[in-house]
Formats: sequence, structure tokens, C-alpha cells
Amino acid sequence: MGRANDEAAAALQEYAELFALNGGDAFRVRSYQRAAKSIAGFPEDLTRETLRSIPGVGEAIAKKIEEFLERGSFRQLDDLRGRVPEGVRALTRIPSLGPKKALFLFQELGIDSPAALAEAIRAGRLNGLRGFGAKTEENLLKGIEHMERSGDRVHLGIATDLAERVIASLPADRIAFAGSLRRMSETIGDIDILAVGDPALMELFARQPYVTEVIAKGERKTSVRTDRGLQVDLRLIPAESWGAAMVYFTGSKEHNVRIREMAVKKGWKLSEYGLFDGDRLIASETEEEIYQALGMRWVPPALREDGGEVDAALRGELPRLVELHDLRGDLHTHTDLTDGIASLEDMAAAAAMRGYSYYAVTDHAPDLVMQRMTLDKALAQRARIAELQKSYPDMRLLHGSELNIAPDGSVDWPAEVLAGFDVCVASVHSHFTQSREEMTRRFIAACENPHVHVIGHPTTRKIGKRPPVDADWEAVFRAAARTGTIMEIDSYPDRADLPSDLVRLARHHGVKFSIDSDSHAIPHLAHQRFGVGIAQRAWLTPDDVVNTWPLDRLLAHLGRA
DNA sequence: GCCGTTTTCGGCCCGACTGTTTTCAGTCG
Repeated sequence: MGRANDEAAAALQEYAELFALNGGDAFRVRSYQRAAKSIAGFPEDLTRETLRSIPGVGEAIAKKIEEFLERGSFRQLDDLRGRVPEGVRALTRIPSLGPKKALFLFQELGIDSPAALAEAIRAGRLNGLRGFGAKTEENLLKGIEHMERSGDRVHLGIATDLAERVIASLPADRIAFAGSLRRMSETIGDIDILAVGDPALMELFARQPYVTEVIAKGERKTSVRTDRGLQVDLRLIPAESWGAAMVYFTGSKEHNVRIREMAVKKGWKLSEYGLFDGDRLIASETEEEIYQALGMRWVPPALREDGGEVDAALRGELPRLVELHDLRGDLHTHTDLTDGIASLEDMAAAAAMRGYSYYAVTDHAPDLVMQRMTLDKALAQRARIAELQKSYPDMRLLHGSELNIAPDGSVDWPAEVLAGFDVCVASVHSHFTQSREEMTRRFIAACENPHVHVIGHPTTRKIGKRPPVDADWEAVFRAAARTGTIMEIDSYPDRADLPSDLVRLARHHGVKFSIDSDSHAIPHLAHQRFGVGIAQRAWLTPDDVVNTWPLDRLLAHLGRA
């Protein structure tokens, strides 16, 4: 997937933010943002030739991107970077603090980072400042604390991109990532990469363009900081101990402790170099051999958290986990009729390329006013889908909608309209701070609506940005199980919602799940792999996930058979 | 800055909410 696209989009997005911070025209800001979104979602690699065919990219932006492709930046971006400290841009990532207030704080008080702002608030330096009352100060502090709690960890999407970039840059005999990324943890603090190959790989690694700082460099291990802020460790592994090293560096620490204890009980020793009986090597080349020698089945990385997987593996009772190739479709996607950037036709074609048996288009409903959805538009889309269906004999197109769950739990089309959709995903998009009781009632009301099939991105969190809403999830899941309402695993990597611990809880109550991409562009369709990671960490089998089911069974469940 | 069966200028997704004000600016989705 086009890394150049993502980097160019990130640069343009940064330019938009800096431009806004300098009091730039709001329409131009929006132009840059729109172009950044289009470029990130453009399915082909960026080139000088394809650039102008991207919607939202005109002459001026094309010139900037051309310069970026040549030298990794463009003149206007360099200018603005020189004028506004990076920390001021970080200020705008605090919820409820936008460019106007950020610039004001910088100019009036010289505040140039979230930490400096927190300090200024605590020192009372904002007292009497126009537009900053007690409540605002409180909200800002809360926002900064939430940001600090999430620390330097990044979501799976960013970490996966970086790991794949590192792997592609190194000509090793064998190379793979281990650690929390391999276990598909929801956030990643650093990346562990194991390689077999020439010692010169270390030097080559340290000189890569994504490396901003070399923290440590030795014969076996090199640690660097990268342009995404993330630390990456590269370890050179002897070919014969690949399996042992993968077990050791994949972790988790708790899982390793358990299996090392098992080795000790047999009078053996398990290390990153192998499983040994005294000096005699028992197993080291593959993970399978090591687990087998310990009397257990190979444990999928997503389960290696000492959450019962060791005992299950010893008994030969590990679940048959859901895998990406089990998925037969996607039940939550958007088009450019609302906030997607690709047309219905292009999204359907891309879905067919992925070999789906069914594909639901679920654009937003009228409550999200900015999307300008109307009944006429929805019905026109339905007619186009029926027409388009003729081109896809092997893939059923489903016409759906992503409804908005209002504070009282109602949704935004009348029942007779809802009845016309094949699938209704209902999600919370506002009023995140309702009390636990209100929020619980809200979700239960949505589950009890007979036209609501799926609850979309249930906790509505955004990793590193917005905390999850507060609800009595047990009560919500009981209602979902009772009404047959599906809980979504939204695969979009900054959402990762439901998180795996809640998936596990919901499954305990008998809930079924849908692993959806929530795509707003063609490349997003591939995000489902992250949702599969969440599902695996929650021990889900294909039967737990409705979009592994054959079309007939799914339609019966949706009441559309 | 972009874009055009309203077009090459003059629009540009629009309304709600919050906290601050005392009629509104800023932020968000």
C-alpha cells in the first residue's frame, strides 16, 4: 500500500494545521485537508502523472506534492515550520483546543506544548485571560492528562506500516517482527524485528531514511528512534535458533514465564537460543518444535498473554481462531455519497477484488447534518446498487445505513424507511459524556430497535485522542444477546472498537460479532486484518463472527432471507 | 486552494454544543 501516499498526505495535513495556526483562510485549510484525505485514500501509488487525477488536487497542491516526492518536503511547509514550534501544533490535539486558542496562548503567554499549558494552568497564569474560564481550564487539564496517559504508544496501523517499511528496507535471509505487534496488541510502544543475515545489516539499518537517532548499536542488537517517534530494535539471530528467538521476543513476558517454568519442571532450560537438556539441544529452529517438545500445541501469538492459553494448548483444546481468509464480506463501509472519498462503483469493484461473497454499503443517515443525507439520495443509491448488482454475480451487494444513536437511544430514519435497508449499523457520534446510566439506557434502546442489526464502534473511543464512553457493558451485552444484535469490531486502527477485553466479555454473554472495516476509501478495506487481531485476542472462532457466515445464514440472521 | 449541467468567479458541508459571554466565538463531527 502506497507509503509515499501516506507520507505526502501527512505533510499536507501538517501544512493545513500550520496554515490554520497562522490564521490562514479557512477555505484553503479545508482544501489542504481534503486533498490530504484524498491522497491518503488514493488506491494507486503517487506519481507526477497520477497526481492531478486525484479529486481535490489542483495545480498549486500538485506542485507542492511534486516537490515533496523529490525531496521530502516543500518550500511553503518549511517556511511555516520555521514560524510555529512543533509543540504549538501539538496543542491543537488537545480536545476542545483549536488553532485560534492555541495561537492565542502561544502569542500571549509563550505556551508551546501541552506540558507547558498544564503547568501554566496549575500556576494560575491563565486567570483572567479572555475566553479561558474555570471550566475550560478543567477540560483542558483533563484532555492533557488523557493524552499523557496514552504516552508514546501508537495504534496498530502506524506500527504495522513502520514495521513493514523496515522489513522491506533490509535484505535479510529471514526477517520478521515479533513483540506486541506480532501479538496484535492494540497499542505498541516499540517494535522488535528479528533477522537472519549478514552482520552488515546493522550498519545498513542505522543509515535508513526513517532513522532519526541511533540509540544503541552492537553486534547482535541495534536500537533506533524513527521518524514516527517509535523505537525499533533490530536483532541479528543465528539461523538455527530462529524459533526460540521468535518465542522469546514475541512474548508476552507472562506467557514466557509460564512455558519456561514448564521446561524447568522437566529439568530443561528454555532461552532465546533454544530448549536445552543440559548442553543437549532439544529444539530451537521452529516455534512448533519447541511447543511440541513441551507437550503442547503451537500457540497463536494473539493468545500469548497467559490468559489460559497454556493450559488449553496442553489439553489440545486451543480454539480454531477466526482468520482473515475466513471473512466473506464487510458490513460497514462508506462512499462519497457521505464522507467516503471513493464512488459506490469503485468501492464495489475493490470489494469484488477481495473475493467477497457480500458487501454492505452503509453511508450515514440524516442526523449527521454535515453529511447532507436525504431519503431521496438513499433511495437513488439503492437503485444504483440494484443496477450495479448485475455486474457482480458472485458478490451480493447489500444496501445499508450507518444510523446515529441519539441521546435517548432513537435512530434517524422512521421505521418504514429502516425496513427497506438490508443492514442497519447504529453508532454513537455525539453526546459522549452522558452518565453511565443514560449511556447504558441509550445502547439498550438501540439494541431493542428491531431494525438495528449492528452496534457500530460501540465505545466510540479514538486511541490517544478520545476516551471510551462510560456504559454498563454487561447490561448492554445482555441486551444484545437477547435481541440478537451484533456487536461490531471496528477494524479502523485508531478505533479498534470493541477492544478485545470487551469482546471477550460480550462473547461470554452470547453476543455475535461483525469484523468491519468502516472504510472511507479503498485502501481502508484492508484494515480488516486489525479487526481479526482483536477477535483473535478475544479467542473468537469463525462461528462467533457473522461475516464469516455464508450469505444465506447471514441474511437469515438479518431477517432478510 | 479547488471547482464547474448554477461555472473561470464566487461559492465552498451545516448545525449543535460549550463556555463564555450578555450576543457570540471556537470547536466538533
